[in-house]
Amino acid sequence: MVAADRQRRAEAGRERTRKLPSREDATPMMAQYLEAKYAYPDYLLFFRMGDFYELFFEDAERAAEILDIALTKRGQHQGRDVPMAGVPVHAVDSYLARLIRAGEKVAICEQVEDPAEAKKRGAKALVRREVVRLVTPGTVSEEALLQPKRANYLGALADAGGEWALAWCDMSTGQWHALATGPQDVAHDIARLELGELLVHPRIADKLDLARITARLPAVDSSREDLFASQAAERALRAFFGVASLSVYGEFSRAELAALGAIFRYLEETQRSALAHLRPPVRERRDAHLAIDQATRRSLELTRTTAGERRGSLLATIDRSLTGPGGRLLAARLAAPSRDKETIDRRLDAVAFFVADDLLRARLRGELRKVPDCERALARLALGRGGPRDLAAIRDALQRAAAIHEVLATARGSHAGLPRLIEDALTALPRAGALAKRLAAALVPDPPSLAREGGFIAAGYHPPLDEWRSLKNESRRLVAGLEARLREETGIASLKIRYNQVLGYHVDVPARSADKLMRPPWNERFIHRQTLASSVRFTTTELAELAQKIQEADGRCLELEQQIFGELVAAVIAEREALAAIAAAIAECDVATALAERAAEGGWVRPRITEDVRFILEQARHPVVEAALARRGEGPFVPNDCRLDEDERIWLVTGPNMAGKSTFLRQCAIIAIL
Amino acid sequence: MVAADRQRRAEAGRERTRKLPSREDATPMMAQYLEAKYAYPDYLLFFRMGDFYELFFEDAERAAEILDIALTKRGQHQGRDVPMAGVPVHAVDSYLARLIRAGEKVAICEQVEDPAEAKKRGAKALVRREVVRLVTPGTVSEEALLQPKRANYLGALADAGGEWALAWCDMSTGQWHALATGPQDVAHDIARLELGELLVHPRIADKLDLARITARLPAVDSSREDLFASQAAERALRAFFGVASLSVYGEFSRAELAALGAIFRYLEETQRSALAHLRPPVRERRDAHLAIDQATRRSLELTRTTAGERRGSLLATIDRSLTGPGGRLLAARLAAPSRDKETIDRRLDAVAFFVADDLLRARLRGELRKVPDCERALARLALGRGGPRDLAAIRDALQRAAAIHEVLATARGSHAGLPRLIEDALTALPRAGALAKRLAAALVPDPPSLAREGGFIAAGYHPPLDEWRSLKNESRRLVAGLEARLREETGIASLKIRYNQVLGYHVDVPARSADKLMRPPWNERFIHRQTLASSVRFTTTELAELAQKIQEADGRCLELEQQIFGELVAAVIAEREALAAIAAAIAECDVATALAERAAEGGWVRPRITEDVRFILEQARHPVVEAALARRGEGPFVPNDCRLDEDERIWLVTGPNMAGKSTFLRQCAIIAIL
DNA sequence: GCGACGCTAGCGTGCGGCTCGTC
DNA sequence: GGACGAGCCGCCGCTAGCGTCG
Repeated sequence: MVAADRQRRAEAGRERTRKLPSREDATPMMAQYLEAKYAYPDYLLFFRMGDFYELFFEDAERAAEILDIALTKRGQHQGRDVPMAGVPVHAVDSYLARLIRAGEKVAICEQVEDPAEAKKRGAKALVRREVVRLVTPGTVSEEALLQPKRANYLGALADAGGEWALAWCDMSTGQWHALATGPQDVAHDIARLELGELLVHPRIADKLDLARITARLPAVDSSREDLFASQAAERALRAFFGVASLSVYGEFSRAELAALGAIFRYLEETQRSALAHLRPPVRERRDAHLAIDQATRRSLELTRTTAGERRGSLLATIDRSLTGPGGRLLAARLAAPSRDKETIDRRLDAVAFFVADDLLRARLRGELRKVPDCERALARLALGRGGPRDLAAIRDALQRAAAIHEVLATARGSHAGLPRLIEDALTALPRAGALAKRLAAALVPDPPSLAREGGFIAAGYHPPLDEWRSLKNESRRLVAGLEARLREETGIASLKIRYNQVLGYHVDVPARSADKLMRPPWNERFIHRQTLASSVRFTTTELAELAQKIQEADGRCLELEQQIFGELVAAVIAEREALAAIAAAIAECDVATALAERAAEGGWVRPRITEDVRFILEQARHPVVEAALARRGEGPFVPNDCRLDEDERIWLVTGPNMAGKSTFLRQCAIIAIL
Repeated sequence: MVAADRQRRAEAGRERTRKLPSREDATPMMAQYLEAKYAYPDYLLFFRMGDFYELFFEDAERAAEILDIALTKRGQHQGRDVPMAGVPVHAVDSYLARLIRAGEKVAICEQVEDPAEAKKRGAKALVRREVVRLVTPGTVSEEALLQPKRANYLGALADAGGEWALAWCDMSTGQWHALATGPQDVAHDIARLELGELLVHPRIADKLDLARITARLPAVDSSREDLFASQAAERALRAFFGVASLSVYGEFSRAELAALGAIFRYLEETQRSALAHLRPPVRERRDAHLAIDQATRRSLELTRTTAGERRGSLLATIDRSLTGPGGRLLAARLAAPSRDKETIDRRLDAVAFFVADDLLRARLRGELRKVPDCERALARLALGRGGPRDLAAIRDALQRAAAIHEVLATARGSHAGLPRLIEDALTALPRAGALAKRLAAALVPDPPSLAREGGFIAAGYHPPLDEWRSLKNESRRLVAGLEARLREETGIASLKIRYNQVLGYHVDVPARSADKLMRPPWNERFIHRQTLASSVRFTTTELAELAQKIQEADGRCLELEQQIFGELVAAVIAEREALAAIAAAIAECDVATALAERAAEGGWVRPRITEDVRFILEQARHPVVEAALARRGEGPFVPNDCRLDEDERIWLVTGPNMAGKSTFLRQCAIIAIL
């Protein structure tokens, strides 16, 4: 069966290629399309055609079905209509999101040269096109395809000589981890992470009932043995991080290196861009976290309900975090609760500290609310997909980090010191001060999301830019002056100077008054360019000269802004370590204050953590059930006690169905996790 | 709880009205708009403005969001910009479809007088506008909003003195039904029909957990008590059908009449047009069909999978029907299988007949493939929303019906008679022969979908039309002659007479020859109209006169075509009963041959229907699972036996999880349904 | 002196039709 | 000179604003 499975996979791949239309007798464009499609037979190919991404043949049919967009045809191929569907470039994100959610993978084929360039190569030359990126569930970085408080992990499950390891990476933040695993644990490890996508070494796929373990995963690929070579992986990673040995980051096993390497190579393959935001991988120890098996996890409804929804889960009920990084950290902690008494105590110290000081908590949360998701902004900038708005996110995050630092430093004075966790966070917060200043000076308050059109560099930051800008404005004033003068001279009150892409600047007069300008003496000065339904357009040499000047200034401004943008991005990337530390510190503060907020809301008490087997609850309540009862306006939750110790290690709980036995058990388990 | 629910509904209605902008200080147009909007606060108001439907205020914001169209503004109201969004009239269908699918209801407000009329009333007079139609999920008739093989039902659930009834109507075909129901059955009845929209008597809404029952319905309204008056309903229906008593159609209870009446009044209210295609209502008996409860229906995946998709359902797997009416009939039969041995036997007789004769089946299916959906075409024509293409659909359907009749009549000779069901169908097929001839003579082979632009009446059908058309062609020839003459006289070889929407007919000469015509003596004759980058355009009085003539002839042609169109529509409506009978007969043939086709494909055998409790299956297979296995290229489905009789009425099925117990049970149930 | 009336420029959705520039 | 790709214009009815008349 498993061998059959493997063969079927290989078969399916061949089949897909075989079913593609032949490349014979293709029009030039279709030949170009098919070349790309043959390279990525199991991806939906988004083929850029001007303002649209177009899909052809079976891709078009599949996308039309999933996206509910029109399926039409375009031309013919080998005597048959070519099915086509397309989406406008400006709306591509939302369509990508839906396809990815439907479990599809997408290859983006862009026009990689200016259409004008192509023209020069000959009348019939096509614009060059290339697949510049593969979009898969585990490797997306666009905000529209991600959820703010949810990590999106790409996982890899490697086998090196019978030893297994799982690695996972959140491309959108650059964090990644490796963990040794085995046939017993792997299902539970995978369940904990809620992977967006998983790469599995084919040897493992042959041994495991993969379908059962990965039933809820959007995408699983076990055909890519090539990604898992552990020695090549180590070399590549050493080169990437510029270290002589990876042991500075931890003692990685061969399997762990193979898993990390698979992730790294898959990211290279899909992103086709620098991965500068990748953090050093973190080796995780199995005994650091509470082991929760797949079935228990499901029924405890930690991050999702049994039905798979987020609403109604424990996380949704207790989450009061205000930032993306904080939300993700809280989710990760809930999915894998620490077992280490010291760690837990430190976290509880911080929470207790903020429970005790309502005012301080409120002030901090006031700041946290305004912190943008700088982790993801950094990732986009590093991937070359960021824009001015991402720079602004970094700027604002740094500003807020400074403010939070100040609030906490003041608090340290008025309290007898700060909890250790917070004290640690404090040291990271004031880093990257120079970058903060630079960004604050360079950017306008609300920059556009795309760098392409300029307009995001603040006045006063770059003197040459200021100069070109004032030149542009000056010329614009001159145009306005010219318009007034021409009105007066010609006596045509409704004469206007306008601008468009085709004609550039031109004089526009209503059809009625046009005759005058086309006859002597005016026709000497006014050069007729275009007649429209209700107006006639002219240029004058004077206007043409002004237009020339404006255009030049405009071009220079744009050029300068692009250049400055590049410098700012580089400056941000150079500070990536500091930024990551700041994001982590903010996340830590956010989680501590969020839990404190929730504890204060619910009147929760601090547990005392012991290292023995005792488990004692008094007047305990189930947070999700309690919240649901409150929402429906029904009676209060009746609290329970529970007492397990050396003498009574097992309770047998009895009673009729639907009376609350399971709720009671779950309640105990959940409290243990929190 | 339920009373609170009721109050909340009423509250929501008031709230919607309250949130509308006030009518004070409105511009005349805005006053007109608000008047319509106040009448339909919970509909998106499509307000006709020339070539566009425009939406304002919150409607605009909602539509812009759902439709992904630009949100802009138009003028001011009470000192604030008025948000606006709009779609051009010619593209309205696809936008409506998306709004309806998103669960919105739309009110269409048209210009109901000629703008020229309004002008006569004064310079500032507005064109009169009225809401002419309400578009809701259950009352659409446009092809773009419907699925070809799926009925779209509007349901009404009435309570008359504690007795409940459900009525449902497919507006797109004119079929409607009523069925007595009650608290026990109503959920299952609703689940069976897959309603597009449901009206519920508020008394019932108070008693039922409506949300649970109607969770999957796009639209449910339980606020319209006014629709459900049973006595008024009976009067209205009697008047509509012109009968002294509705008992000619069946002994309807008061609740059934109330439900039917609610549908009828809701259709009047939403359609605002003749409902000439409505067939007499059919009273359905509960015991005619197999009772399948909601949960069973879901898990059997008859017409949808548990996940709600059509692909992968039993229907999708067995459906080989070729026509809209046939597909809908098959779906209805599958959703409500007959319990009557005689009915089942007759249907199976017909299927067996076509299984036995491959050649006959192939010939019939060859014809069926070409039968358009005349049921829906008729509905659109009757609603005043049809076009020439709908007339052509009727024409083609009649033609094919005659062909099918011939095929079957021939078959009767070569076989020992025909099955009873087919024999019955045969009698309907040759009806409406005169109409068939008339349409065949009147229409061009492929008419346009809109009557507005003419060009759909065939030559030779209407002598005056032919005459005007030849006049038009004559003038066109004169234009061609004029072009030749002007070329010769001016000596400009590249002079052309062209036509476009902006200028109409004009003389076009290259820029370099233009000078000549703009100077004496030619400038007397050639009137300059437009200068382009590379050519100049003129008119001459002669050309203008010819253009005038052509335009007049064109106008007359259009007028005549409109008139003929109206006559043809009336002729079609007059034959509505015959057309409905023909559609039913075609559906019956389609279903029988489709099932025969599927049985032949799968090597299925005919069941023997008995009236006792025995249920015996030998070597049985699950069709959907089998098809899925075949698609994936996996091993064959292992058939099972099942034998239930007087002695063994209950089987206890045991075995490990995922071993196929449920599949086995489902298989039995599905076979019972088929 | 101001109201009534007439005239027209100026608008705005999505999209079809037109024009431009380039070969 | 014809084809092609790219991009602009203006639907059509209302409104605001200005001029003219009584």
